[in-house]
Amino acid sequence: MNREIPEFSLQRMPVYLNYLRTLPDDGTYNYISSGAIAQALGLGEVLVRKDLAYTGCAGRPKVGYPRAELISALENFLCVNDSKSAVIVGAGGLGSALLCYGGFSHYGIELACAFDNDPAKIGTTIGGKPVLPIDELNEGCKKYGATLAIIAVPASAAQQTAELLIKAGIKAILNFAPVQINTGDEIKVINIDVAANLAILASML
Amino acid sequence: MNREIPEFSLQRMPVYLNYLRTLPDDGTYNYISSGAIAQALGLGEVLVRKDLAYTGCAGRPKVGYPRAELISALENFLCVNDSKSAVIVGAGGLGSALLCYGGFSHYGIELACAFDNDPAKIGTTIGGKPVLPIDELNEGCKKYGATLAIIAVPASAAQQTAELLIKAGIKAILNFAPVQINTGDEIKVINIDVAANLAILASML
DNA sequence: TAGATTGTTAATCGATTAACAATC
DNA sequence: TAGATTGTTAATCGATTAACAATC
Repeated sequence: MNREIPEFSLQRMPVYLNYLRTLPDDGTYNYISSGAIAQALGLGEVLVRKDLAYTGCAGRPKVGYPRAELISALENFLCVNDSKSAVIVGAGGLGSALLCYGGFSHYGIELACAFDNDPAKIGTTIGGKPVLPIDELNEGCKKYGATLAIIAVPASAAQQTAELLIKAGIKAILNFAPVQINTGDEIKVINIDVAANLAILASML
Repeated sequence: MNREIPEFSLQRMPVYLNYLRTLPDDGTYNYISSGAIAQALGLGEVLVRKDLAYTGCAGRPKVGYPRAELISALENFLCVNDSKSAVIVGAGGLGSALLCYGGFSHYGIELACAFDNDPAKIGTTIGGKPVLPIDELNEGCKKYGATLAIIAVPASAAQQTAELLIKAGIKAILNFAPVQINTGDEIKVINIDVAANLAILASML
């Protein structure tokens, strides 16, 4: 009863979860209203109620939403408790930074390993994760049961990388290369182009 | 005549520019049709024509858009030729990776320096850019004439960092901290939460 | 009870797509 | 000329907001 959630509502789910998790546990926020959430996040309060309705967590008139339950419902919605493995292709600056970043675990995602073609990196560990040769991408993904991947290679290698990942059974890709990657429709892709975002900001001034 | 461009069209502008720049210069692509662009980028062709109309570059029926002119028009639209300075706060993994990344220059943006509070980093250079102490954020931003900033600090320090940046005259912020930062309406903010994006992908499976 | 807050239905708004006339 | 492609106007679609009834 929830998979027809609008794209934009889905994108806000982690924002709600993040926010609710940061609230102090001292009892002040056992219940929180849609209005309070809306204000904290700069959203409309009706929008917040609509979004939260997708989680199945019911709010109580006059008191708001029980925070603990709401967090659980969001975690459930985002499948935080099924642990999932992700791999990174490209152990350059960005790839290394992500390997060292601990934030993925908040969403039940484990970064299993990285792949690179630089002999100086292969065999080392970064952030405690092994760097494997690109040649082992297929078996590496399978070994870890990875369904998610992050592409952090130069633009020129992105398409080819995507194809390898898809062959290895990856179902969703976060692409940091500033180029459109071509995949079948069954593969989910989100593109993040940091420089483009900064350019957008600059042109809004 | 162009500042009422829809938000979503603006977001696609760097994508068009990127794509057109990657085409070979061998004369094959002196003209390119909206249909060809649309197909390459997975967009509708009418949408492409509407977006490109904002740049002021006219296409020619039967031949398409002159590529060189279109690139110039996009560069112009995105103000690539006015050079702008950006600073990074937080020279951790992500901050360092961005300091080493050369892609900002394609949009006329120069990363001037980074700020950090780690004595081991202060005084060093990363990617050829100096790492200055947070105490010097205000004078550093002014010295470089920076109007753009990237927040790459832990979530707990993000709000405070944003306030320092705004005091230092920064007008637009790219925020990598997974937390909502509160700024006045005149400050433009784009949030990028990498872990949240991976979580969204995971929940789409 | 009165008041605050939820949840739902209808209206609005903005973005995308479809239809089609204009043009080279 | 005929055909391909642009550019524009109208229709559709989806997301957000407004209005309001339900509820504790």
